[in-house]
Amino acid sequence: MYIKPTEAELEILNFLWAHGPSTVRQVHTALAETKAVGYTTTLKLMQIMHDKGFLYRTEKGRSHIYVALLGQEETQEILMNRLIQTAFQGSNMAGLNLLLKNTRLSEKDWQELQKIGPGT
Amino acid sequence: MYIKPTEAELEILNFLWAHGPSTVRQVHTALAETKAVGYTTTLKLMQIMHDKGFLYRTEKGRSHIYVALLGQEETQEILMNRLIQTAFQGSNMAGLNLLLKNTRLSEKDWQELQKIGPGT
DNA sequence: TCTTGTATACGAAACAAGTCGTACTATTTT
DNA sequence: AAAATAGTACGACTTGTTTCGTATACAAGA
Repeated sequence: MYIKPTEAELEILNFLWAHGPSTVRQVHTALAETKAVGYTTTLKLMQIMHDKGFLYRTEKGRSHIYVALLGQEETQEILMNRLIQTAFQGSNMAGLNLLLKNTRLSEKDWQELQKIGPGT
Repeated sequence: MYIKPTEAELEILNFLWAHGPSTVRQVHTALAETKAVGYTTTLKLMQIMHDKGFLYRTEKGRSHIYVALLGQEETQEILMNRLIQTAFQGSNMAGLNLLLKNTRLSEKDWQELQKIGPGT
């Protein structure tokens, strides 16, 4: 399945992943704290995402409850893989090296990584 | 500096990074091997990238020689950081774990990673 | 009942990406 | 010189994202 959530859509997905099924109002209230945006804008975005099959929705009284159909991990994986393909010539190692270089790993995080080991 | 090369632009940048200063013809010939696209499309893209300041160009006879002004590493870093921000809540560790999980590391690659060590 | 508040739906505008056709210019070939 | 070749410039179309204004429905309170 080829999916490509835009940045605005990703913000909404992030909220839904964190908070579970929500109304447009709930999503909008959260987004509005970070950036100035109209309620109908959030509404429209969520309607479009519904059309695209990113969100499921069900009626509850006058309003709709939206649920993310895309899994967070699945989406992260798709986006990461796409970035690796387009910007790193498909080399996971290249991406890995860059991330490691930019990350100040705590002793604890490092321990975590040690557990993984080579070629599982 | 906020840059955001699109996927089509990234393909062109990848070629320029790999082959150095090139004409539109050279870039186009390479791209056309992978996907069906008209010459003027590539030309237009490169003109737009020039307008955006992604590419420098100089005249050579009738044609133009284009040079990438964005560094490959710098661009990879920006794109990776952006992805981490938008899809991983800013957590490098989350991205790192996902990449590691999806990468079958060779013994040799693993050795490489070992050298880096925690919190430099 | 009439007003107010809170929903959704829908149309449309503004902008950018990607695509290509066509026009024009200059060089090379015949 | 004329024709073919190879280049850039530019306008325009299509599609998609993001934005919001306006219309409409409905419930609850004065």
